[in-house]
Amino acid sequence: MYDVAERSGVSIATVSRVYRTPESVRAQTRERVLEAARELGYVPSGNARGLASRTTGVLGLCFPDYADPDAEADAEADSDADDAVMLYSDQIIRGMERAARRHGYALLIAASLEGGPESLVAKVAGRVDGFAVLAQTVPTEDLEVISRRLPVVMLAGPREIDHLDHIVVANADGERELTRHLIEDHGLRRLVFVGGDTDSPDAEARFRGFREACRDAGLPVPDEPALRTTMMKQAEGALAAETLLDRGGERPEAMLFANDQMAVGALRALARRGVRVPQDMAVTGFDGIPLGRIVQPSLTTVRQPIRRLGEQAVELLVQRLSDTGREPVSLTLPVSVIRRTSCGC
Amino acid sequence: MYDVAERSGVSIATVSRVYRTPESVRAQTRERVLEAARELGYVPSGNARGLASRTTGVLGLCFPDYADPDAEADAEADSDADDAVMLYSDQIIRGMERAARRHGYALLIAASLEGGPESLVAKVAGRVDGFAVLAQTVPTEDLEVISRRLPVVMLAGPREIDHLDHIVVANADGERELTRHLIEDHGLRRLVFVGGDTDSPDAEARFRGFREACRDAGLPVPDEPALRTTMMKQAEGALAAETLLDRGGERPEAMLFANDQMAVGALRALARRGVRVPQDMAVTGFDGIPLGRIVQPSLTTVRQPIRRLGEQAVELLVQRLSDTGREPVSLTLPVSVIRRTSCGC
DNA sequence: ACACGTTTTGAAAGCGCATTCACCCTAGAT
DNA sequence: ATCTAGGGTGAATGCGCTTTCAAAACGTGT
Repeated sequence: MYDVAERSGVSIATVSRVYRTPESVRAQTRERVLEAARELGYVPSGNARGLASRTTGVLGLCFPDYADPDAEADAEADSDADDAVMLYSDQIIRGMERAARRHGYALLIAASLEGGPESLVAKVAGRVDGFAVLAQTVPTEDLEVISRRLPVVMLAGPREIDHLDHIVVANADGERELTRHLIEDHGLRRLVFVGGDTDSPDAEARFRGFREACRDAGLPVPDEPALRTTMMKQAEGALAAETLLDRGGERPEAMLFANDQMAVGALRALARRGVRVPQDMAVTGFDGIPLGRIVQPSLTTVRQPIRRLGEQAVELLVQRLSDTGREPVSLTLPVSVIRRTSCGC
Repeated sequence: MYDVAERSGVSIATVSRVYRTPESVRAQTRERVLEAARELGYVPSGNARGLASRTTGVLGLCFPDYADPDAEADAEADSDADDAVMLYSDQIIRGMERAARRHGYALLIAASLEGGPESLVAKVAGRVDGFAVLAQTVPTEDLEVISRRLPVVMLAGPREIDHLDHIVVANADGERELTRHLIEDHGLRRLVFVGGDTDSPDAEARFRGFREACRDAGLPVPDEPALRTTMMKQAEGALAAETLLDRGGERPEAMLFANDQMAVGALRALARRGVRVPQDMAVTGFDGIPLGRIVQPSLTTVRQPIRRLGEQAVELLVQRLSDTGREPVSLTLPVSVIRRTSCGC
């Protein structure tokens, strides 16, 4: 910048004005400066600009390090499927990028390796005007510290820190509606719910929705899922289905799984056992993964608006940046029941 | 930082060392500093750090503003397909993010709106250690200026500036191999190639591969594609197929399209006309889009390693950052022929 | 007790830009 | 010719950190 100033015979203040407030510089001067900048290959330093103006024009996203384990398993069988399917994080990135672009922000993304002062999280936090965090990505204590300095919005998880904005999807509502559909529209009565680990807020919320629907319909309300799995993967879903089949007592009419992966695994297990879906058994999932559309029979499920999650995150960040004092908000994004074949539709 | 220094009774230099070179600070002092930092909610400023150290730890990516037009069209018919299918840019982002993470970099992404000094491109350029550009995203003149200051790698396009690293996929090789397959393995003789606009380097390279295969097989070598379309979309592919059908002379045995979108359109048009694929007509595409797997008959095509493109981009950037003097390199990524139903396999 | 080699720490000088304040110049008004 | 407004410009300061360089603290051997 000093070079540009010298070469065009002005002060650095004028060069700065050429970029920040072009109309405040006489056209002729402006041209001289731009010409010099071109000749010298001048690229304004975002760092210096950010330092001086205390703003970066960048929003951030921290997401977990994992790739969907089942996606990897599928990929082995069919390596180019891996390139075709969007993961959770891909969709959020897409949503955030689009929304950020609309507001003139760029997007800085990083998967969190581990916590600590030198993590990528710290790098992101220091370089953005605000950022979004996927639940269980950043240690709460780090978040606590960071969120005192800049806007943070928590995505798809419990609000661990109460002064943060946060966005969740309507897990309970979705599962309740899905369950209601099975009960009222298909006349099913003996339903079982297969949940996840107790520390999965999503799975717990979905179970809650299931219970509410049972209660509303006057059916028995279970205290616990019929079964819990730890990772909610396909293999566990398959195992769960078999376990439930082998369990004594009357066979259930429907198995509701806390996510699509388990449901898909169950579909395969049931096929192996000769249990016809949906005639002998209805099966449902939750999430709306692409695989659910392809599998036979196609999977009835609840679709999460993941991309909207990203878009909303940006909106909240932008809002808060323009109104620091705003009360923390907590959004719940609506989900939609996708009726396909596996429920009997 | 000054506050942290004061609160912990040390100088700012020591605070800095705690974060940059923790082992050079006595453990006891370090603890005091970290404690104070925690209490004060201290988040190191990436800007200041970048300014002082002249490095950001961030790599960038600029990609075009468009969403795949056909993808949008498909999305109207089936809105959740849109969320399931990865676009070109999504795949590159994924590849770059993974590779960047391995090297300890975060990734800054921005779609280029327009050029000019205040564009997102300029923002990206000023905030990263190096970045990748998708062809036809950034005006060459801007790139010319920027690339004199930091490493830039050009992706999937002609190297407009000769001192840039750049990466392309083996368009010609792929099409040549695909054509050879049709000729040798399926014994086809009357092949026609449907190309794109002359200013599409990809389409031209693919046509070149087609010609090479014809020449190698001793078949007539056309100077021009049998037909050219401008946008290479499905509708144009359909139209092209019909035009070729209606054209006088002997009906071709195979239609090779410059991309998958056109090929899929052609598949539909041929079905409407009662031309059986692959019995009466072989059809091939190029790209390896997910749709090609689903369509009936499934589409034989050439798959581009898009994600690898992103990974390689990061590798080149990292290399160049550690060895500024390295000669510009030009990589060509191998592609793979995917034999599915539409060619007769 | 003293000298000497090692850590540890501090002081100070930037890094490249935005921004305030004061100044200068040009027009139009008097 | 003198004055007044304002637009256009420059000097100077500070943003928060890294990084020498030098001084202080610490340990060790004599």
